[in-house]
Amino acid sequence: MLSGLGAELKQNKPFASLQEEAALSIARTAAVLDHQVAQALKSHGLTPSQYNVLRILRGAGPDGLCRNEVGTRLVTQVPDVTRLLDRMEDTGLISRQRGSEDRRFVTTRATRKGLDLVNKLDQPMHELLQERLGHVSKKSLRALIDALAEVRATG
Amino acid sequence: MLSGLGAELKQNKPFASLQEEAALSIARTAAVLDHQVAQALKSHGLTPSQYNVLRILRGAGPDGLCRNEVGTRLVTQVPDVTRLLDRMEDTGLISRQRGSEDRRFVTTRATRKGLDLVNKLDQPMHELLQERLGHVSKKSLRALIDALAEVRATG
DNA sequence: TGACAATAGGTGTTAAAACATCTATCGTCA
DNA sequence: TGACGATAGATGTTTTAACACCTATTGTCA
Repeated sequence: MLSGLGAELKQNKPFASLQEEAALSIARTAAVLDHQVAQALKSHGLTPSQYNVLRILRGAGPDGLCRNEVGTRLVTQVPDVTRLLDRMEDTGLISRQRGSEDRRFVTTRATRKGLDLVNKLDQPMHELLQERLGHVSKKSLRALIDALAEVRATG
Repeated sequence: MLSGLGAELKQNKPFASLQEEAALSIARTAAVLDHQVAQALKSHGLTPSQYNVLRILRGAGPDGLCRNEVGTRLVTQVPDVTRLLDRMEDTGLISRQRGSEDRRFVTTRATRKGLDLVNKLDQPMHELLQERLGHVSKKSLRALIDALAEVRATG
């Protein structure tokens, strides 16, 4: 098992630097994982971002969150949270309510339907991750998580 | 420096598993890096995928590559290589030529303009990666690359 | 040789991303 | 108190992603 990224991409030349190899490895791995997650969610009519929103709102509880808060908590930022939430409101997964004190705020909450769906997805999503990452040792995962945190720490 | 992903996303609850934390860390880091790369390329009128295509075609040399080959070598797969190449042909970065032997194939090559552009971008992209990843030790980068290869090694 | 599967690529359509701009509401302070 | 900046969110528009389907060319084998 060579498992070299260069071989995967059929590259004939070596990477210009360790940094480049790391950056491409991150991008490649994320794309592969995201695609698989997207496929798994598709049969439930959800995109990864929508699933992320449901998890965020479940975590927020009955108080809900305003649009901006939802946006900043998304693992993958999206530049148009409004319409992301629009679609989810259309499909009945979330509800929105304009604030009465400060009318600028709109509180967003997961509906019963949204909560049921995200709860139902816990098990299959967990299994998917086990399937994809279960063979990687705890030590490697730790090293991976720590190294990625280092990468993001320049921000 | 806590640098915990949970804190970044303002999560109150711990991750359900190490696998989940790893998966979210990968997605988050990739999104951050991709966004920065996209910003850097924007002033040159390129998307990350287009830049990737130019690098692939530069590596392929004067023989070029057919559409499918370009597609499989992309770090981040795109489901519509044809129109990705269409746009690049429109802007004069690549050229396409229907094969004479087997007329099903279309050979794609980087034009002089495309080569000049990708060559010009080597330096700034290298600097960007140094800026973003330069502070991470070689050892961490190695561990990161190896762990990511492990993650992808399930197929 | 001619039907047919396989391969390479293109097209059509819908949904979502990306970016800039706009409206409404609130805080603050001269 | 009322002008003005700041904040929260929505809207308009263009581009791109995503998915299914279609056309053209070639290889194969009855």
